[in-house]
Amino acid sequence: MTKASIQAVAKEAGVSVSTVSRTFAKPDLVLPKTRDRVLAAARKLDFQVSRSAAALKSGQSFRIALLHADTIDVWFNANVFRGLNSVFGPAGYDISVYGLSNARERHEFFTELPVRRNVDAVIVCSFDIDPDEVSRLKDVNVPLIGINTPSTIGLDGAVCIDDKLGMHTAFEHLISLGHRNIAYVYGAPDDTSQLRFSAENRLQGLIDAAAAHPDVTLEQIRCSGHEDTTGAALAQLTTMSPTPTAVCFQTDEMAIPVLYRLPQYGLRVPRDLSVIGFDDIPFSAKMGLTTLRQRPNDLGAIAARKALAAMEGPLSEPRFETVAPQLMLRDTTAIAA
Amino acid sequence: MTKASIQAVAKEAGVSVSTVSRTFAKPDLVLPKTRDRVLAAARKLDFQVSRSAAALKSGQSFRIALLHADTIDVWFNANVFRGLNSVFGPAGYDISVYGLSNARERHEFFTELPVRRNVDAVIVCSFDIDPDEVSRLKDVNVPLIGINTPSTIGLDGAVCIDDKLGMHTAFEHLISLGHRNIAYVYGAPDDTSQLRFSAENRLQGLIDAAAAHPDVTLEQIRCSGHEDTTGAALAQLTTMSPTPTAVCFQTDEMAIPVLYRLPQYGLRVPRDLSVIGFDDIPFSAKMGLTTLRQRPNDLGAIAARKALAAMEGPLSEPRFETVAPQLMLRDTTAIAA
DNA sequence: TTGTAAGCGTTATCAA
DNA sequence: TTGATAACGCTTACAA
Repeated sequence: MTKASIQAVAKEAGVSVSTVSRTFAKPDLVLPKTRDRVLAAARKLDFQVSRSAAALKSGQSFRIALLHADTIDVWFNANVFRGLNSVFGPAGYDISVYGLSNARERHEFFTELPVRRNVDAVIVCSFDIDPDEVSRLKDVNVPLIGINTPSTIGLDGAVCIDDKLGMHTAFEHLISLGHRNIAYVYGAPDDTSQLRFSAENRLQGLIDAAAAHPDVTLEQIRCSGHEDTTGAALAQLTTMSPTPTAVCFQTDEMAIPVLYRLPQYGLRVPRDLSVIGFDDIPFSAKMGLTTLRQRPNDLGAIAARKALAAMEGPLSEPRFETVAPQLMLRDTTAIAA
Repeated sequence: MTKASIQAVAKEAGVSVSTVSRTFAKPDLVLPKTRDRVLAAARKLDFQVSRSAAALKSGQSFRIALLHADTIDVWFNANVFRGLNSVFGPAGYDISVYGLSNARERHEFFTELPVRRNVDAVIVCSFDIDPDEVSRLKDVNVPLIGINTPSTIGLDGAVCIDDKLGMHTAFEHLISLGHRNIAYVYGAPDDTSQLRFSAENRLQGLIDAAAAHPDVTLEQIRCSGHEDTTGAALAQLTTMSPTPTAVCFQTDEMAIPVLYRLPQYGLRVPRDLSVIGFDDIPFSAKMGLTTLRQRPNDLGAIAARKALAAMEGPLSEPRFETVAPQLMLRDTTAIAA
């Protein structure tokens, strides 16, 4: 079993090995009739092209590196991975996943650069990668594509969510409902967490939006990565003055536990307090949380397509794309009390 | 850049290519002094072993196949992936992820068997794989390891969570709190969803546990995959008679939205109703949900180690492992009203 | 459109 | 412990 080589298939089909090779690698270069014969022989012998051999000869590795912060199981990363795999998988590429969740791992990765010679493209996901690191990666000499990277400098392509626009949308939505005292809850993750970048951008988006509304107070509730975010947010929300009538959260993940606890503090949502999240994780729909939807799955797929294109030659079409989050109106926002 | 071959390193270090190869593949077969010289040369020339070439020559592929149902971003799958990668990554293996979420994809996979000749092991994750499919996979002739598979027949190794024990634990916990009217909410996913298997097992565990308590009523609330699970569960919970004083959910994911809505129906948790979940997803701790913890991350790591061992030779130690879920006592269970 | 033949960059075998 | 050399199974000029 599993032993049939390309030679055997060639013999079985009565053609040369090159024809067999072409049948799989460049089907359009071989006559349909011949192709069918080869395919039949291949099926009969349980033949599959050895990717190792194909890789060696062709100079490709058929592997893509994905660099990410935090862990791969967090909603954003896992969905990006899914999007990447949905494009790379059918194209014959595997994804090598490198989670760089602390300074040591990160340093190690960038000094060892284990991807050298062994990947055909590098995807940097929601990583506040610095210029030095980018230039190190450029040494690998393969396309470098960003997803939600703070900067696009040095990248061959990138796709980013428009965090600022998202917060602007959230803000205007609340304003239109009559809210004038708005709070923003965000985390201050230490180290290399991907969240740092989005936290800053989203905050800035809100600040910018508020600048156009002098009559609005915008209170920041910053929760350090070490404390109990839910408790800290609740404590501040329920004691600050003026009491906010609406609160934006950096992520749905932060919003949901607070949303759950709010009634225990006598605050009814949305009657006493409007709540708006960011991300639209699966729970948000189930719990009726108004939020800004982003689709990391799509970002991954777009990035994968850019990578594939960049491997063929320089990207011509817009190399850098920005996608707008979509406001999902649900049950947690209402007219200000 | 990125061009240095093993020859160049050999020359630079003043040794033969075989020595360079050994330095990376079997470091202990080369004198430390020589090794250092080679390593220095390699670093200087930015050399990394080409995995494609190593793979071709050695007959390995350095790829592992992961078969899963549903999508890779669901909590369980994503965490299994993380566990697998934490072991396979450092060992030099990449993971090819195959999500088989419907009958067509599944059929296609098992007829094409794209993993043939191209992976060194296959991991089947929480998949109600049937005996035919197992035997098809055996043709690939590499170790076949299961994670939460309904049966271990034909597998070289497996690690499974003890769903029944988990539900038994949940049940006894509720009994000890004085509950006698208990409900169980579970989904009935169609098709190949991984959840089907756990749904059945968990239900059975509960039924078995209840058999020892004739004075206890156990009501099943079955939610089909197509309807609004949260709404259906709430509707039944609030109208059934006798009114349950405690409810077990098949998963935390199902429990949490219901937990959130319960107060709107005038039911206070845990005073009027005790709630217990299964999984211990990150939200559960934040929301104080009593649940049974399983660690898919660990399952993945264990499975990966089994796979690595099985690649060396037949597994000697216990090939099949079962791990017990752990009861996480939090705020949603209390003495029966 | 198809066939011939020369490697791709390692590792494994064997000898030194 | 190290070195010379023959594969590993394909892809790709180039020729037919």
